[in-house]
Amino acid sequence: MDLSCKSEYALLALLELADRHSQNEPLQIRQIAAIQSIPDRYLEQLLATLRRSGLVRSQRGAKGGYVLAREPWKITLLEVVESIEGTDSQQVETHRSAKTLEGMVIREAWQEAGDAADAVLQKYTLQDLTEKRNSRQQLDLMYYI
Amino acid sequence: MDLSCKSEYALLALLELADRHSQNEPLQIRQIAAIQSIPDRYLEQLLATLRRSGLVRSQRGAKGGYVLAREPWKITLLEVVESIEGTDSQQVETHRSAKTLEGMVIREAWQEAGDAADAVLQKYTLQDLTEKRNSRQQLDLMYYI
DNA sequence: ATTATATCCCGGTTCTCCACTGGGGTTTGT
DNA sequence: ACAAACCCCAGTGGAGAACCGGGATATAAT
Repeated sequence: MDLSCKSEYALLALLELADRHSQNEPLQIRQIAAIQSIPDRYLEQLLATLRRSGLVRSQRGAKGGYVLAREPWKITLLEVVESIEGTDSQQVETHRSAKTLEGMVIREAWQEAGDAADAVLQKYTLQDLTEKRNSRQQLDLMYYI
Repeated sequence: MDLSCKSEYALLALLELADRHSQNEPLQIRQIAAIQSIPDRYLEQLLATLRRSGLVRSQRGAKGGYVLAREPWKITLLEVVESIEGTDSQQVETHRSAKTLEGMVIREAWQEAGDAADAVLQKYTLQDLTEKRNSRQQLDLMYYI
């Protein structure tokens, strides 16, 4: 299971949006990029993809930016990665051995493995990650004292 | 979960070796490549990798070829894919956000997803695949009659 | 209205990896 | 000796990832 740079950037940005979701004033690309040290022109493309997938909404013009389109607990990690990584709905015939019996049993095993991974990514939401981060930050403070 | 061409080729070759594992005369690259329609010079590299991982043994010279190093039910799909795909020993700092709290929780989720996928690939052996293929071939014959 | 501020859209660039090819060299059975 | 196989190293073409840049467009504030 590979975590690509794209997906990580997108998730970091979405976590930032999730943090500020209660006050609903938009957050700009530049700010997110600065906070998370992401190249801003690259992040722009990722946010555009997320917008087309309906995960974020954008406000153009001055004082514009991005906000989550849904509540942080209603956005799963699977949705994010499928939006970003492009869930090529047609994976027909990328391999030539799709029709042989051997190819089919192999592909079925991989399908099952992929489904198992997807199940994990589907059970976690943006909210879950922010909560986990917050509780860990709390722990760091305790050790600091 | 992505099934690369490399892993698929390697598995097809290993399934072929598993088929002929009872009679223990080696099978040549050319034969495997011809049966499964794999570019032979490419398959050569993959088999070399599998040999270095200890999954197959090779016999050089005339009448040489490859045989499974272990019984087909003692080789899991996970071993194969880890051998082929390169168990990249250094994944240290491929991402710069490895030390931030957000980066850590994200990476942990991905770790869990990867583990889930690995568990599936580990429970299947070469034997399992050949048996599944054989039973399905049996089924095809029944429908043919 | 004008301007500053943001997103939007299109393209190019560099880099790495995958799939594949080629040229030899080495081992082994006949 | 000789042919049949594996062995090793090196290169190529295409695709995608990770960027960067130049404008066009929409919007809030003046």
